[in-house]
Amino acid sequence: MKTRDKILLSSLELFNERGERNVTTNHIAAHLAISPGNLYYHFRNKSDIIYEIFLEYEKLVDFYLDIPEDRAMTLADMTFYLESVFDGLWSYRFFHRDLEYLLDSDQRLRQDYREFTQRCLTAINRIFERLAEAGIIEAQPEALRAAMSLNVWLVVTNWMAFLKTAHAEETYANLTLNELKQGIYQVLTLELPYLTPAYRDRVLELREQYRPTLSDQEEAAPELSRVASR
Amino acid sequence: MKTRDKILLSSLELFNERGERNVTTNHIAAHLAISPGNLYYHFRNKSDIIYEIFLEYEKLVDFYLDIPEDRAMTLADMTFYLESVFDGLWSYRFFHRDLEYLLDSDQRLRQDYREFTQRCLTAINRIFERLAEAGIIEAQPEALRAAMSLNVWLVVTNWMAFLKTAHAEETYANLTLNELKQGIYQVLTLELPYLTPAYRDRVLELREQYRPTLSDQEEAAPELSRVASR
DNA sequence: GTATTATTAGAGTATATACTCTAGGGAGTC
DNA sequence: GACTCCCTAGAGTATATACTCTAATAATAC
Repeated sequence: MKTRDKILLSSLELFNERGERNVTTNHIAAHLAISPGNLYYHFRNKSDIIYEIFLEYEKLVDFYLDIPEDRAMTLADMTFYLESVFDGLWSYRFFHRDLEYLLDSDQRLRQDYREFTQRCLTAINRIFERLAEAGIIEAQPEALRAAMSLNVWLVVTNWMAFLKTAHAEETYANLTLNELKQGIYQVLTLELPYLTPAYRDRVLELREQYRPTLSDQEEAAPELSRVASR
Repeated sequence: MKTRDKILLSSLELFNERGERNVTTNHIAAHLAISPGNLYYHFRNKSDIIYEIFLEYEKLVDFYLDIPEDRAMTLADMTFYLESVFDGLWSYRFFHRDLEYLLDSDQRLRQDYREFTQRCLTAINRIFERLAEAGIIEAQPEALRAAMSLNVWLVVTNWMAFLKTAHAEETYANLTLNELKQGIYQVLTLELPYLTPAYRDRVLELREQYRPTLSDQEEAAPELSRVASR
């Protein structure tokens, strides 16, 4: 593998593990057992590394959220979107942690991320539209659908931060992908009131599969899971 | 005013304006025109300053979310809770920005914030319960109410970060309290499906007052101030 | 082969940051 | 005056951090 790619890979790994703020370019170089000079031969600065990682993230999510228009949407499609989005969040989880600082430090990133958010919101909106066409949820006025899409986005992008704060002693690294995917339970909660009678039970069943389990949560926030599973 | 209090006040101001990461203890001292030595006479370190500011924040929100149990809850009560919570978020807005780093750096804060989150979730849950008792929303099973409360929390605590990313050129400091309060529109969107027929129109009307408008992006929304000073 | 280009090492630097240390001022008390 | 206590100034420090510079080595082209 090219040194350049190794730098990107190691950076992502270290950022995810320790948080961007706690990872210096010297750390990255040391982790790869290369010199700082070598690192700076491939990247002008730390921001450039982060920006390239963002481009990968963007590409991944854009790929996941590509919506086929040639056939009716299914529950399986919806599940795929949800799973994929949380997979993406997991793989690039450092990103949302220091989002505001990163955007303040890099104008390109700021602009790109803004457009990325817009595309995601549009995609969520379109998914709701297609779910309505497929008879899975009731059709809603555009204004409501837009507000609902935004709420989905807010829940999805904040779920990880919430999980982290719900943990007591463990650090950032102690989250698991499975815990993260319990965010799907929260997203499906948003959809519940709009489900058609024909699909309501099936979605409820699907939702149950993501319900925070005792064993997962007990270490983290015992009193929460008791409430949530009552 | 005591130097100690001035330090807390200036720190909060600078943190809110520039972000905690961009504000050093030397900046704070310089801003107050006192010596670093003086600052460190009053606080052992930067973490201690942040922790004390958090205690103020916690106190404020706990005060706002105290729920009277001696009378039925009203729409005015709900409006008050929403307005208050966003006021609190605004006044201590630096906090959620660097939340994960702050919690990683200070065990006390981590523990306290975790309990604080739990109290907030319990309060939101109780508000839903009381709204149902008052006939404003339909009663829901406890499990659903818990999931809904969590979604409210996620939307509320992530709304500001979203607004920041939605802005194109402006920096952190360019947010306004009025824009922030459009988050109320999003929270009320969550409640919509559960409203009783008797209250549905009134809540819809209330919600309209917080709807994001085009003019809001450039100037403060005049109609919001009326609600704010109920 | 030689010339050129791409890559790498590693020492080094300017700046920033959190924090320390010593000396002393001012106010109250005896 | 002298003593005490609280507060303050300001120079200073150890460490970290992002990044640079030079020289050498490997790869490729001719």
